Amino acid sequence: MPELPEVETTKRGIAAYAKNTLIQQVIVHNPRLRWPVDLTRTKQLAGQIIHSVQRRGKYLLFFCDYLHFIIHLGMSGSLRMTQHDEHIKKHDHIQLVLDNQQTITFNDPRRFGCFIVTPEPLNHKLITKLGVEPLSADFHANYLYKRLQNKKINIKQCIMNSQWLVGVGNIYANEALFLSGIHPLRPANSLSHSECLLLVQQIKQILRTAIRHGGTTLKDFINAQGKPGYFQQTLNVYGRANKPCHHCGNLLHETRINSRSTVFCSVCQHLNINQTPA
DNA sequence: ATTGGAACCTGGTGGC
DNA sequence: TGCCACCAGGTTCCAA
Repeated sequence: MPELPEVETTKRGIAAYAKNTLIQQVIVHNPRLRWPVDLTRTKQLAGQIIHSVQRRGKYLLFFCDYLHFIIHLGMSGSLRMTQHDEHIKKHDHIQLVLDNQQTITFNDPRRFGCFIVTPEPLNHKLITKLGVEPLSADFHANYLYKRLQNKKINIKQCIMNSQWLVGVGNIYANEALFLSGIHPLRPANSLSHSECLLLVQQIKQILRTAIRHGGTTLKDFINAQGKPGYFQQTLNVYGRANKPCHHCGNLLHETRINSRSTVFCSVCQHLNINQTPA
């Protein structure tokens, strides 16, 4: 489900309720996630104050007194604030009961997400290997251009590589490439510097817009208040295979890149460096 | 070192 | 209706 905008939306929603609250109780309904939840450490979160909620890539970092926790929502996870006496739903895995009558509930049907308690989140191997934040000043045309040199694989896989660039998942990779007029199968080292500049600008733009709209919603993204995002109506290519391109009217093509659905316009998105970006 | 593919799961959808 | 195959927003791990 979640790409960067959805995780950011979740972070803001949860932080508004959870910041500076005391964790009174931790309930683990089902420890089976991507990695088994460490029950002993997780229980030790009780009695600690949540000082801040931060996001790094698609990871949520909760900073408490001395033990902290990392949450990844995987493909289908969500966090929502619930009332203390509310009934749990199917696939509610973990609940953190706060001292303000609110509860943070982690739900994840496919169990690709994770919940990790650690004394040093920023030094955790999942976090240290992450690449630049797309909305930071560190992500610029020079950075991307240098990264792409000597790379023969296609550009789509590159912008989805979290060791280089975090937060761009399948939806926004499709969308950003369309907006940049770059064919997803273009060899990475064939992009010109100006194309890198355009691609960087479009990635930043689409992520900012999606955050402003509260995240995308394809099937079941819900924010911390349990409400869906409203970005899907503005998607140009994702989920629109065989429908007319919003730009030129030709039918959009679909292919698979790394077994991920890839939709593009063969007219507007160019395979050659010589063609002018749309 | 790089790259492609399988694996981890459940749920929804569409075809027969 | 029911059964079955296939697909899904992510990431890790393994083998070539």
